[in-house]
Amino acid sequence: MSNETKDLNNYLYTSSYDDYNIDSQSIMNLLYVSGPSTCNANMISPQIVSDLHSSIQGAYGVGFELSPSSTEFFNSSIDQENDFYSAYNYNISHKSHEVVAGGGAIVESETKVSASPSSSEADHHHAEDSCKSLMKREADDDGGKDDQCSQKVVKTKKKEEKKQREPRVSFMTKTDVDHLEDGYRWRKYGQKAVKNSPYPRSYYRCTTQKCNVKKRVERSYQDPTVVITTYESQHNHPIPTSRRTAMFSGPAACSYNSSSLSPVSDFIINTPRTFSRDDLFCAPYASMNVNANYQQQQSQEFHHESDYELLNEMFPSVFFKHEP
DNA sequence: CGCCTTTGACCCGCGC
DNA sequence: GCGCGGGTCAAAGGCG
Repeated sequence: MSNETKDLNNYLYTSSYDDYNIDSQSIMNLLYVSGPSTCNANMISPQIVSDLHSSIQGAYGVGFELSPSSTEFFNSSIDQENDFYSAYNYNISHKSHEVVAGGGAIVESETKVSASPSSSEADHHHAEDSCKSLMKREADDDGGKDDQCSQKVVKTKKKEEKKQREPRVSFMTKTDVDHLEDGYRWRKYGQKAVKNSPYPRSYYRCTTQKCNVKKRVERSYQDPTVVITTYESQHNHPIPTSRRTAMFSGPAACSYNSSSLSPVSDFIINTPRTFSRDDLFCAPYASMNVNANYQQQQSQEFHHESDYELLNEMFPSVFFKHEP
């Protein structure tokens, strides 16, 4: 990690959204989970965030390319009704090619995560879109009685679908760059002025065919240096190699470790073998709470001695302390 | 020429 | 019913 990278003071907030709208104010109120860490915000933290989210969702991956910024890592979920934020702890252990991010709230609150590893999110989206186009078609078709009837059905269906909104993950990054490069290809399909904000919100869609991932980018009106990025749905394809840095040459998919799901949720993030040093540095360092079995596992689970040495070098000793 | 952004119009849900 | 705000569409234009 370069000094230039460290010098830039970037922040990253993350949250899991059940709510449909971003509430910038709410996001700003996110609990501080981690100690300040200097790492590559635009690069790795969103990756970790995304991976975390994907663990919750079942599969969700976003890789971020390098940009000169550093991050304080925030990670939380949002209670939909009360803007209540609870925090994850980011435990890490190393299982072969996996990083396990285990639950354990730092704050005195239960981690509220709607862990819905739905494999049909894309289908939901498809359904929503097709429903929408259907309605549009019906509207265009100068509807008769049948149309009125079907419209009712469609509306009912749509209401039901609305309850099953695409889960979203959003995070805030302190950066000058509006559109953070994340390795995927996006096409901007809209821009809207945001109420009470001088900064517009941009809407992007993944350009890959049959991929329904969308993302919204807006700058916080409270802190113009903060960019709020919200991802919706999940990629059903790997990151385009042409746009992907060597660092993220592996698959972005994550698996959901249901067997280890605790009340505060455990996650498995599959990481490519090329998982960078900064990657490892950023996430666990953000909130240091160690899996109690970590040290017992580490000697067996690190396939390469250098891995452990590397981590030892990167993480403060406190990170590896035993918990009672 | 393909891909992308821009931007005004449009649709829809929601609150009053 | 109306107005507002969020989200999307699609034509037009820019760029490499």
